[in-house]
Amino acid sequence: MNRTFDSGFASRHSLTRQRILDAAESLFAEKGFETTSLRMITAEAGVNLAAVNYHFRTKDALIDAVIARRIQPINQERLAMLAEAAGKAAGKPPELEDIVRAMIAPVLRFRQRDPELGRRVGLLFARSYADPNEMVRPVFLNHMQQIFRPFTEALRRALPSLPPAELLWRMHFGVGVMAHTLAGCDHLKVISGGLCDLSDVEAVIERMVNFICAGMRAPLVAQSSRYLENL
Amino acid sequence: MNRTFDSGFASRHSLTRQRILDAAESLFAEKGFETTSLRMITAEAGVNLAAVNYHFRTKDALIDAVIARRIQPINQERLAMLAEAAGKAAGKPPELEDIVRAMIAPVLRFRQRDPELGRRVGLLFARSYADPNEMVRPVFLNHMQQIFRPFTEALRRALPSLPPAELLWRMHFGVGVMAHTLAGCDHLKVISGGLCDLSDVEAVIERMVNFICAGMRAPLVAQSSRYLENL
DNA sequence: GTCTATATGGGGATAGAC
DNA sequence: GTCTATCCCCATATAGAC
Repeated sequence: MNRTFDSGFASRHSLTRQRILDAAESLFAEKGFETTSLRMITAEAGVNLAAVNYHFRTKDALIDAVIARRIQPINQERLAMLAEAAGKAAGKPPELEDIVRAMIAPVLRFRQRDPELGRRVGLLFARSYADPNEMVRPVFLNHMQQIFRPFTEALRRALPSLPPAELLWRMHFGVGVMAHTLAGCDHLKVISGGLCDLSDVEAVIERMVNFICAGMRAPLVAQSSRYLENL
Repeated sequence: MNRTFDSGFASRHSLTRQRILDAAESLFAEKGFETTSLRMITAEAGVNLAAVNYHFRTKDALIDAVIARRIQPINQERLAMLAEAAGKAAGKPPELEDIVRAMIAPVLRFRQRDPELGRRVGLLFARSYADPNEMVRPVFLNHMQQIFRPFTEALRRALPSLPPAELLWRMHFGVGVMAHTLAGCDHLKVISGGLCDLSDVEAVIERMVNFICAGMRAPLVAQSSRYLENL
């Protein structure tokens, strides 16, 4: 597994390696990890079947490399935007909208440079979260763990009156909005008759920020006794 | 494929058939459709491998039957709750909270009678939406299509000032909250240190209703020219 | 209706020549 | 680094005895 990240200069910059990563990313996004065979990947990449084994050793290590290549820069940008929001607030709690936007915008703005690539990456992440493969979800969640604490802490400061459990629930709901939008954008376009799509990226980001922040700020409700105990 | 629904009395009530459905449901929910082999299913069910072929003909038809068995009664209950909300409003637009609750509560209340079964069904639906199998998602979305129009119409009446495209986006976000909660409840319990779980079903329903309704009612924002054109 | 045995195909991984 | 050829395993589906 170390080979995935520690491979030497020659192989890391090998053209064959890049072609495999690109083909795998596209097929994984479109058809899922399990359904995509190494034979499909090498055919799409125009390389030999054995090249996968040479460059990545196993299919799992290839999956790992495909996910890491995209999520690492996106998470770095999320943290940079979060730091910017904290700087802008100058000691006060950061603006809620800025925090939520820092989480959402980097993954969606991929589409501005290359809409097709952005769509693929969105689907890739959605699949990484949902895939039944025993390795995929932990790998993905491990990357997410790196940004979980700073975002939780910023939200706690922005919403100080929210009980800790309630904050975590609402964060979970907010992630659901993002994940479902990345996973289901094509379907929404179909059922809306083309009315809703992701072509205007900034508008969609603001829609999501608006929806999520309203949910995060909702007044508490208390309808169950056990509900109160959990707060 | 017709056999799935039209099979005769004897086979529809066969014990073997039930055992296969139960085992398949459990394994599909836990490991996904592609990963689960017919051998795993028949081993778990304590029946012979060939019995699957006899009762369902193909694996795809079995998947179809597993999904349909659970989603049909849940969607019937959703429509019943929606009708009740409309009746309660007596000609006026139904209460937004009642509409959202009608969508969410039936799938979560499965857990009250049998928490394990409820968890399985939630995971099953989440997987049905996300699975790369070419047949699974259309089968699932086809069931959802049956309730899409009445819910859209009720929401339009409850939120008359919302432009049609904005309403569809917000419905999509709301479904994301529900889907992600069903798919990720185990993970949320882990990262929250056990603070958040689905054991108090009614409280979780009210949390979700509260979050989603706040998002649905959020004032419009307009930050992009193309955003305005779409409304 | 239920079993055993098997047909048929595809999967990941590898050995060893170049 | 890249190729051909192949090993070995497991999948779905089916034929045919009981």
